[in-house]
Amino acid sequence: WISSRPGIGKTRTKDKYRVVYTDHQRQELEKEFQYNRYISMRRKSELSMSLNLSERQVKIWFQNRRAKERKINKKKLQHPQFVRTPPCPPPPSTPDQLHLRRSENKTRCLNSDSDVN
DNA sequence: TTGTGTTTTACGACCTCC
DNA sequence: GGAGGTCGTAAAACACAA
Repeated sequence: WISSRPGIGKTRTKDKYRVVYTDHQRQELEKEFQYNRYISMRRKSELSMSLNLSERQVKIWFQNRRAKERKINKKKLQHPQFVRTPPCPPPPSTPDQLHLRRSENKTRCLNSDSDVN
């Protein structure tokens, strides 16, 4: 299968539409995510090397992970009886707020749910 | 087994900031 | 203009009831 979306020159070949990450890769990424919702350039580079992923993959994983969290939070809001105290300060909802976090190690989320060791 | 719903990678469009 | 953010979506992978 080749991407046939109009106006898109890039193609995804059929043999590898997407790869499935190993449990170890997921665990390490998840650990980092619990520690920090937004990965720094340095950590991204370190993780990509240690997990044998590209920096782009690490970046996309974090984007998808945040999307997943937002989705879960949305669900919780629809079912407030299940809501506990939020684990982290609410993620920035606007891009300009996000950019405040851009450079190295801006905000570390050191909350109760993050099992930092 | 299979039909169906959900989750997981990966990308494009669009946005903001420097 | 480039980097990286969100949002929406495609399609593979997975879970699970029937």
